[in-house]
Amino acid sequence: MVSLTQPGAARGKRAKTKAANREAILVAARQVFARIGFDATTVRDIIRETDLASGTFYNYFRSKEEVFEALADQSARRFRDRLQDVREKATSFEEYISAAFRTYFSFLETENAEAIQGGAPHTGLIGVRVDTPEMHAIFVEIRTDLEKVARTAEISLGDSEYLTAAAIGIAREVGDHMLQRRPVDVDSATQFATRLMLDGAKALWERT
Amino acid sequence: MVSLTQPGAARGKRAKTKAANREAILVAARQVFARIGFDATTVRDIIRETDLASGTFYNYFRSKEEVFEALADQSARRFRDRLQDVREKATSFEEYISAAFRTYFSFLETENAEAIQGGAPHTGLIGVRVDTPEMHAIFVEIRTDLEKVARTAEISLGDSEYLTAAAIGIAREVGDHMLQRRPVDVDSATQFATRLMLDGAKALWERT
DNA sequence: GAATAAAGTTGACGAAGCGTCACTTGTTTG
DNA sequence: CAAACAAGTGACGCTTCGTCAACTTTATTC
Repeated sequence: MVSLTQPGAARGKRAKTKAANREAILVAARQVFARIGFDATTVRDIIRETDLASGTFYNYFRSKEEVFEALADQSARRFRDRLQDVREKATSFEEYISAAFRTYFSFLETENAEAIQGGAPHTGLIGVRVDTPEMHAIFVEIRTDLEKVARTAEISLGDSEYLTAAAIGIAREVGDHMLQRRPVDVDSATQFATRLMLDGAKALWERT
Repeated sequence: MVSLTQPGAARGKRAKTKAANREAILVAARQVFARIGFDATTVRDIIRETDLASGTFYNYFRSKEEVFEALADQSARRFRDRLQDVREKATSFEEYISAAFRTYFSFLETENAEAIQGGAPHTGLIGVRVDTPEMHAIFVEIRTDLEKVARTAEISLGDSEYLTAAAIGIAREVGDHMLQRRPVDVDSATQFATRLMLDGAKALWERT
């Protein structure tokens, strides 16, 4: 029998179950976190949702915190992929900023909708930690993008580290508040953040 | 014996030890959190630093998380006090924004310096939760301030909720990065945040 | 100020969760 | 196919948790 090497698919049965088990734990964890909240969840609660034994959990993760980080990393990676498209398509500074904000806000809306329909009254899950490696990678990417786009537009940003931090801060906080409103309006949040970021508060106000 | 009513001082011996015990627990907790980090700390670790018994802890707090929140609330209240001065002294929109940012950044620097000299390599302590009542009070205050200052200046901010959120986001993220730099420079962080907030990124860049 | 009531403290205890490890099961290798 | 290896299993010892009946201290009553 000819066996083509499926890219990404693990080779032996050994490696295959290993990947499957890890995935099973992640799926189970996502469910349990959503159902009863992160704090209330125990390692046993997670493993009970799979057909594995308690000891096996520790072959894959050190603790429920580590599982949570793995889930957060998955999210972050999905976001990075979407950000890549933005990077490739943006032609101007304005366009990049706007598209990046829109991407983040849509992303937030989607992830949040999933968490809600999972029936989670425990909103704590969304609280993304800042100090994870994947988050840091996103920071660096955005900063690099900003610098690159600025160079193309032949402008020199001042402190690109602070500017990146500020953009992320705006996205996070405005994003949180966007999710509280009904209906959730990605467009207006994007417009607000973009305008503020580019032209400052003065562009947002009017003489009365 | 004449006994003058000391304002703020508790009356009977009962109430006095009650306040003292609560304070002792908070002080002990602050020390232990700084020494070994929040996660590693147990309720027993905290109570051991006082001359109280383990059961007594639960007469004052439900958990170490609740102690942490009480500490965070103390911080937040200190910050609110400082913000009050800003509110009273500011005469223009620009001045309020600038002074508020400076207040936050100085505050951060001070609190962080204390945590460091406490010998904490565990930076997690600083991660202030967003959803505490005291934090929400700060949000409302800032929003009210912004609206008031805007009214005085006869301008109409657009979406004051988003604007407040954005300001807080900028403060938080830029603040974090400020603390990473040596030397910590409150002035330049303040200048950056103020400029960005008022005039936007375009004010920060130059044609090359 | 003695007796009584109320409030608060104490530490031992059972419950719950954790992470490990000697053993079993299943897979790969030669 | 047998030996070697990797991974899975769940009972076990340990840590931490939160409670509570007994006790001590403070307040109130007469």
